Amino acid sequence: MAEDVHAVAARRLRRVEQRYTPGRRALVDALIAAGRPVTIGELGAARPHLPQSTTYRNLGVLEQAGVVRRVVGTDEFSRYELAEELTGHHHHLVCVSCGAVEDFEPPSRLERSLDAVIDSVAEDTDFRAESHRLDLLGTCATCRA
Amino acid sequence: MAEDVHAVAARRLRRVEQRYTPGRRALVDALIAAGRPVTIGELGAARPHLPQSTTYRNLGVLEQAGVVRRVVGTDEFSRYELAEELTGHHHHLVCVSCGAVEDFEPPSRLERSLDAVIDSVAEDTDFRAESHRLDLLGTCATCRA
DNA sequence: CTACTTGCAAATGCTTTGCAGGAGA
DNA sequence: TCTCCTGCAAAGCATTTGCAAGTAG
Repeated sequence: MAEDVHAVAARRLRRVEQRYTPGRRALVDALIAAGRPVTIGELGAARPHLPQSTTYRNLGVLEQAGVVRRVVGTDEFSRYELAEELTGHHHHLVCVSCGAVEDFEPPSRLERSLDAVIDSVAEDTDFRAESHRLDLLGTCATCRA
Repeated sequence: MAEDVHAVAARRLRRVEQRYTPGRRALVDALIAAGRPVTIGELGAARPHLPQSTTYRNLGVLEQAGVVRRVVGTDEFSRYELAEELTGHHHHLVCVSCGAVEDFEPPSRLERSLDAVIDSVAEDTDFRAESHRLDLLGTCATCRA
């Protein structure tokens, strides 16, 4: 599976005339391993000597290429995860206490409702909705302990 | 309606031992007038001479008191709106191009689905969901023009 | 070789904070 | 009068950028 991701990442980077360097590959590996949106700090923890500016820059490039996606939670830190085309459509559980974010896949019935809502909004307003973002806010097990 | 909001705001501030000063009242008025989440910059535009630090501080106080809520969009600016207890439960249309946010009320059928999902998540995971946040992402009329 | 990448360091810009004067209760 | 609030200025901190050296192709 990881190999597939790397193959897609390499292809998408090439499409925007960027290289799939070891540093960028390591970032993608870290995101695969995490399996949830992680902060820049968490990504850098694996390589403390590496300057964060490079991480920021590479995540920016990967985002442009459509390999990763920026996720906003409730705290002041940006989080990143693999793009949905690579992981499948999903939503997030956001801890309002510590800011941690986990993935979560809602029943397909709900997804159909959401899609229907998008269509109806398109009819009722002059806003053109392309996608949706659904987060459940609450407290994670760690913060409740 | 504005008077009701002010009454509630005053009560909530008193509960946390804070005063409902003219500056804070003006903020609440601006939020009522806006009718959508607005940035600090937009709030300050009405009083250019006022230091933004005061705006930040007062919004912080109002947030603690449960009068306003912080809304995160896709850009780097924080936005604020009146708390849902004052405006009613709703969701947001977020423009991915300019970052503007508008309110939107989904059909009650969808809300029931969302509530059901929250309940099922509570059963399936060790995350305790309290509320949800649904944003439709797309482009606003202005950006499409 | 040529262009993209990286590391380092400095800058940027939103947001927060310290402090002294001013206003509410 | 005592506490909270405001204005001003300076500091914080995540994020961005300039520049020179390194490296992929």
